[in-house]
Amino acid sequence: MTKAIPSQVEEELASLMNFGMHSQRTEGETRTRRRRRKPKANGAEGEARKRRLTDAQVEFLEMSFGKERKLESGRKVHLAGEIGLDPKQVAVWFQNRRARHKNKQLEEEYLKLKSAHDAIVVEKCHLENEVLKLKEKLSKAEESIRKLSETVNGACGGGGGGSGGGGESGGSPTSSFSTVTYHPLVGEFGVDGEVDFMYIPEYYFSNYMDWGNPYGIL
DNA sequence: GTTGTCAACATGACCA
DNA sequence: TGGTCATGTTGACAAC
Repeated sequence: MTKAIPSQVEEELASLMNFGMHSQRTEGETRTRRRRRKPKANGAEGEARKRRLTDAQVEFLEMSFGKERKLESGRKVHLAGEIGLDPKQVAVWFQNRRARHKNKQLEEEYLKLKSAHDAIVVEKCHLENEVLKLKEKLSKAEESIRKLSETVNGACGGGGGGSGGGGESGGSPTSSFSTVTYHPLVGEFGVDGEVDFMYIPEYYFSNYMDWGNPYGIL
């Protein structure tokens, strides 16, 4: 079934198949369009059809390809002689084999990247869930602080506090929490100075160090 | 009949 | 300038 076509027959066939099919680029053409191959005129002959290489030939070529993917001229002739193929067939086989190899590598690389991407997406999902939980925790904490603040303010008559807006009778106590600038832990417990300093995130220092030392010299 | 595989081919780019 | 390579296409063939 997979009988190879003898080289001479193959060459004759090739010459028949290529009849009138070589590039006929005119003088002014910069690019030629790919032309369809002329249908075979000798379709009746069984040997004129394209045949697959035998298993033994393919195995031999695979072994050779495994050793070296490039094909020097001498090696090509030698290989062709070993398995009874035309050197051109060997060259074609190597070209196609390299293309298949590259496709396979690309596919494997794609699968690896896809797998990594999927893992990152899952991780992102977990982190987002974590953020939601933490936000919920923070919200509850702020709520209990707000309630505590109301209790303290109620006990003190609600007018003190010393802050500018604190004495407004119509002002909502919760409004201060909705603002970005107000920090409950600082404003409520009267340790402003120290806590203010303590709440400067570490990266602020590192950033400051970077600014102070723009050339990275320590 | 459709689809996948593969040998063969076409073509442009590159190099010695 | 010829050989080789990468890439894309074609057509034969097998499997379904």
